[in-house]
Amino acid sequence: MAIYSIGQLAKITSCKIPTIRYYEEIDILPVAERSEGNQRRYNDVHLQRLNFVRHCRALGFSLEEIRQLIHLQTCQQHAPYEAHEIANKHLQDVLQKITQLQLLAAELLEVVHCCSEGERHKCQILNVLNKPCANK
Amino acid sequence: MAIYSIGQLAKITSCKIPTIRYYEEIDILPVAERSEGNQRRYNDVHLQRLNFVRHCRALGFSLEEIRQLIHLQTCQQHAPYEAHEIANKHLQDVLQKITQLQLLAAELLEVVHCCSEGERHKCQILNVLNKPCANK
DNA sequence: TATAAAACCTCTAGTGACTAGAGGTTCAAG
DNA sequence: CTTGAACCTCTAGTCACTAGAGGTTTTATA
Repeated sequence: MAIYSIGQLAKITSCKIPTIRYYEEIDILPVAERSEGNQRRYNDVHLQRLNFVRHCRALGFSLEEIRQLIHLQTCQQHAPYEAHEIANKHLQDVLQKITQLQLLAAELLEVVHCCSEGERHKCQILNVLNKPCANK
Repeated sequence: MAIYSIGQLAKITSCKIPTIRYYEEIDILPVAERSEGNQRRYNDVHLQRLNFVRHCRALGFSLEEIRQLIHLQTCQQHAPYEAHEIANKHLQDVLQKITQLQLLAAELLEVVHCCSEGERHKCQILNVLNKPCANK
């Protein structure tokens, strides 16, 4: 089984070194073995876990959600249902965010278009954004 | 012109009271007048600005970006071309954000649907998340 | 007009998810 | 054996708030 220094692990996973140490500190990564001189030594279990965490983070899961998913990994019993629930809830959040941003993009597009017609002095960007939030 | 206490302003804008004070502290809101007894008194200028800020925040702009947009407003009469450029850049940012979120949603959808066919006991959700990040 | 309760004030500290820097130690190549 | 890269711990900073303590002002009612 391969053994990695923190720098090697960082390179493989594209995760910064302080972030790896931070994950260990908050029990997202299992505590690493140490060398004679007290430097961290990782194995493939750490590598797999870190890939999992970074993938989840890239998908926008919070570390708390990731902690739940990790827990579900280790106790397989009812894991799929709950994991499905977490992922589905997150998906709904993302879809909602997309809808909101599309509304804004439409607004901005209108503004930019109107401004490019040679009437930039009438730019309405702030007026458009002045009204209260549409959603919620 | 109407005058509001911080509590009234909070209610109208659905913005929490400490957040309003925070915005004043970091110069996102103009400093409020004070009553005899040192309590903040707001007017419609503050109301308008706060609505603007909350709208932008709801749409994912950072406070720094909002600061720029505010600056853009006061500048636009004097530098319409520059203002247009800034507005357009913001539009591009938003479009890019939408693209990223759509990629993310597609992947989440895949994750969620891997076990939606009534066979959740075979759910691959946790395995799917083990592979390294797809994008970047 | 007195009082009580609601609303306000400032200040400090905490959140999540890192990131940066100081100052010191260990490892590996030549 | 030396030197420089990589590592160590610890503290503090980032963003955008949020919570709580402890005290003051405003306002509604008796």
